[in-house]
Amino acid sequence: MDSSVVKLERARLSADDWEKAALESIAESGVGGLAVESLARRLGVTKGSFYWHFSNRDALLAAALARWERSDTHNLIARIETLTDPYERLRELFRASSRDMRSHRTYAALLTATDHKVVAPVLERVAAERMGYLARVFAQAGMKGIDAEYRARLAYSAYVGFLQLTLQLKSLKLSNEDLEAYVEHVIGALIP
Amino acid sequence: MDSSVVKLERARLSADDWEKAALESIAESGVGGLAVESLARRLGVTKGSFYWHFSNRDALLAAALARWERSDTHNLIARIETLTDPYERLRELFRASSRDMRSHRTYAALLTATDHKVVAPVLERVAAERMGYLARVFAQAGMKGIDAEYRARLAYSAYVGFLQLTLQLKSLKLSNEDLEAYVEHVIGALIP
DNA sequence: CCGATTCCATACGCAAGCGTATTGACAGCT
DNA sequence: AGCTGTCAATACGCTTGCGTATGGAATCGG
Repeated sequence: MDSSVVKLERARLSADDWEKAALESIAESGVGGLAVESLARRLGVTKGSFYWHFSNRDALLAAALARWERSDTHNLIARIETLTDPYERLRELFRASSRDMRSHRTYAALLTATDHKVVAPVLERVAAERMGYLARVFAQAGMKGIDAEYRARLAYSAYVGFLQLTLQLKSLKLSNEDLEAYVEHVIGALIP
Repeated sequence: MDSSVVKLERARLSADDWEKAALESIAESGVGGLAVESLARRLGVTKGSFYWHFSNRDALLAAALARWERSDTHNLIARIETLTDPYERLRELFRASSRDMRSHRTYAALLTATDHKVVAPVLERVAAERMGYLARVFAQAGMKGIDAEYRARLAYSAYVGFLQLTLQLKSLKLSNEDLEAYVEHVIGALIP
């Protein structure tokens, strides 16, 4: 009878479980809101468990970010590589900015912790990699050398700023139709 | 003899002094780094002084943000209003993004606190006002209705993202020449 | 020159959050 | 069944930062 409730909680936890939960917590309440005792409550244990799996809070944060860095960038690139036409790739990239909100929320949360010494290097790597990829696609689409890099930086900056303005500041959010129209406007403005 | 050192510190402080110091502290170490005891040390007093001028930390933050909201937006608009040609206005706005770093640093720091309940409304107002202004200038430059608004949002997003990427993540910073060239690229891409 | 006001120092109490130490429960192996 | 390693609960100490209480010094109007 009572076992049905208990079954929902895993009997024992792994480091993976903590990392996943940490990413969820970050997406919801930011890096600053990541606290081991609150995470433990969320997982139905106490922090006695946590300190068996990780040496301290920063270690959990680093592990969670490593997991995010691995999966998140991979997913995006994989989806794009199915397209061959560079113009289509660019359009798909831009449209992806308005879908898949879970992933974007996590990224937006991380962007509000650029001053954190564990977070900053990860963000630098991710941004550099993505901008580099974007620049290559712009180059494939016919833009010359440095222009492709500048355009990539512009497009990526617009994406980052969009996350800040739209996801974090709720009064600036766009309706669904407006969002689609906006993305099409951006595509028209930034794709050669 | 020893008076020379003491003279550097003001004899007594006003609420204004605290607000200014708070803004400096925010520019350096973010909203989260704003602590009354550390601010007091910086001003050469103790927190006994602080709690005479303000009821609590949030009150100081609110006052400092109000001061920032007043002065910062005002300065920018005032400088732009001396130009009459809308294209020139846009170019000047974009170029201003790479100057006057003090003001930008403060804004970048505030952008990393979009989840703070005192900060968020201020940022929403400022962003909405500036985007509205931008949209009007784009309209003056010949863009039609909703397109001017979307272009304003795109330009402002690019600005916000630029602040995040270049000011907060130091490995992504551009050299002075690159920065100027980038701004010119953005001008070419976003001004009709 | 003397109250009243303004500004500040000192000394507390308190809550949040991290990390440690110790003990306990449960599983798998032999 | 008993041992061993794995995971977790409890209890504690420590630090940081906020806010309060109270007394003292400085300054200004009269």
